[in-house]
Amino acid sequence: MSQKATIYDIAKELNISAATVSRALNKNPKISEATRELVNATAARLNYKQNKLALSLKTGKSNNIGVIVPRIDSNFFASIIRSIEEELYPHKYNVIICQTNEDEGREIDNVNTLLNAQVDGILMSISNTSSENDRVIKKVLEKKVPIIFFDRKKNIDGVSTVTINDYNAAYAATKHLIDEGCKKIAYLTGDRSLEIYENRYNGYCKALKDNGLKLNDDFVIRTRSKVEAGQQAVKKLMGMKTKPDALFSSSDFAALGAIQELKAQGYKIPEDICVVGFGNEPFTKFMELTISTVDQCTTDMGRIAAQVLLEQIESTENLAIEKKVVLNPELMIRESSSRNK
Amino acid sequence: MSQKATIYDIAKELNISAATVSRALNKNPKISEATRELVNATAARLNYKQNKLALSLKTGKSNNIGVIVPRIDSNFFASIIRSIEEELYPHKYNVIICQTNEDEGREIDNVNTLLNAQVDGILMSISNTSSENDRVIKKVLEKKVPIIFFDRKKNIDGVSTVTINDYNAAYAATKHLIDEGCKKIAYLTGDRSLEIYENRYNGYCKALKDNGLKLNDDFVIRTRSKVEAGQQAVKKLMGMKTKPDALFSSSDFAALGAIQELKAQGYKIPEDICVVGFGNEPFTKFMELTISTVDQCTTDMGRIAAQVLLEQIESTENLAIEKKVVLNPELMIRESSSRNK
DNA sequence: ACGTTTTATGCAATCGATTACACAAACGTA
DNA sequence: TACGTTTGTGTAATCGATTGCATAAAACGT
Repeated sequence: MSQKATIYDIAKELNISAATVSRALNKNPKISEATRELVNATAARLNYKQNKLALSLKTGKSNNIGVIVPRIDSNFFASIIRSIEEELYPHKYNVIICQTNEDEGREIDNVNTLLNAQVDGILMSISNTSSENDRVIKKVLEKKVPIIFFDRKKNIDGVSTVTINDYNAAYAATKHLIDEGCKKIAYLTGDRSLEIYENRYNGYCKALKDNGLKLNDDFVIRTRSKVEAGQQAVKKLMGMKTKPDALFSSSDFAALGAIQELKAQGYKIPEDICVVGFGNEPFTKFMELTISTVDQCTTDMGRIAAQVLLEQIESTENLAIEKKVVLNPELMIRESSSRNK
Repeated sequence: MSQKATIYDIAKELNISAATVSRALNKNPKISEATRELVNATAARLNYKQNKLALSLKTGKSNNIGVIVPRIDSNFFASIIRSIEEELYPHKYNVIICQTNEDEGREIDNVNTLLNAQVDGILMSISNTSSENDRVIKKVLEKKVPIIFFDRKKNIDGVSTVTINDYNAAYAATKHLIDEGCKKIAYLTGDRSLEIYENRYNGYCKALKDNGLKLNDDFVIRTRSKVEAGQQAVKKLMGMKTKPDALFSSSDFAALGAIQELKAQGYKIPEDICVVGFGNEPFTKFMELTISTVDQCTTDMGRIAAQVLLEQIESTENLAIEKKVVLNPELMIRESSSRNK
């Protein structure tokens, strides 16, 4: 009996027009009190729910926001998405989630799907830097669909971004290690074609330079964000004739693997070697030996990215374009790098 | 110039009708090769994207699936959502995420929002057991929108569920502790008005009984899924005159807190007291003292829940209703409960 | 009692795409 | 030459809700 009632069903039931029903439901003051009540009662009785698809088609506004991330089962992205959703909920926007698995084809596919779905805006953390990708993003902009990059960005005209200051964070972490007395600081880096990793690398280099230490290329190792990769890196580093006395990893997972391997080899942390990770993954503070790391302000990042997007959606003028928000990440100094205490 | 082209724009451009454009784009064989090519070329030139809202309105199928969870920034839900999305992606369904924060009002609100958005189905993990909630779920079913519960379910006619066998898992964990020689096994439980916790409790009780141990109510402590809550629980337990020699926690976080507090008090794990958690949170295997726990098969759960939903959406008949899938969780025996080795 | 304003409602177009039905043109065939 | 087919397009209705414009009825003023 129930099964998707429309305003026409209500209208028929009451022998009035659909227009009147629509107005009554929208509390249009031109509708009499009596009619409004009748309509409301009938709507409730028929289990009527407004069809947002029809509304969206009419108004050109879907009230859906697309979010594209490499994957959602990582604490970093999950907590950003959480705060995006929390921020958008009171504004009646829904969040459509897409994962790219770091695959370029899928990233482009996701953008197109979201465009087809008529989302009112897109929040994304890019996973590759191809120029094909740029073209697609530009098509989004041509359609006047606002798009915001968070964390993993890329410079494209008209695209606002919300990121953390990776350079400062890496600088601070490196400086902290130097302050602890370390002189031979190795660095585990991610893919430097992504801005975040390039910036962290530069911060690391600058801190060395500012403190009279010289960069040793052998100490910079490209490492995936995996426990095993951290173990591998340590095997390599500790097999060198000059061994590092500190390790700064651009991934908490690699830092963990590094710590495990260092312990296995009999090194004491932080006495023999200090370790600092990046990301403030939950496990870093749960370990018996708590791991120093950089907090990436995920809550703020999600919230602010959502706010910037909303501003952009709501501003009919193009005044709000290209906002670049840079958050200041916090260095969390914990046991793995605290010698003096 | 660009800005959302429609089939009418293409039609006007080529001096043909919109119907022909639609057919050409859909590769309808009745359209001549020449026309099809013209249409495709023009579509590309105008940056045309099909408006799925219009399509959905016409066909009554939005190709959106709603997912309702307490929160997404927990490894458990994040990895289930990941696998839901992975499963639905090839079928061209989009995933709309809603969080309830365990709030009943918000849960109901989310269901209504999804219904308004005309989702083709709903996957949810309920966070409360009120009867108001039941009413709303029944309204969903009246509208013939399939709904599936995963993990945190509730028995409602017509609702399929995908869960793990919490009873067996708790039984196995308790039995394992007994096999390790433990006789006084404390249990940290979640809110037993939720089926999962009730089932775990029952499994724990039955294992005790089957092995000639009797249930000590003082050893069953209601504990939130937080590190601090685990610490509190241990303070209470170890302050009793009869102290437990094992701890089974229905939360990994509480188990972690318990371990921290036990160590602080000078107890040795697993020698003095064995600990088993629940959930297989990533940190449990990262710790120096790895924590035994129960793996909840998140990947399977998400995948299967999505599959069951798809079946239900695709079957026009109501034959597929009420499928109850129960997965068998795996006990991960690690250091925190391994005395013999 | 009659013109004027107000109030409440209906009519019909619109958003963008699909599709049943109709039909003209081109072709083949008797 | 006339008629049946096939091929390719067009016309118009439809999905559900909104809204400018028109209008009937009621209320008001003098």
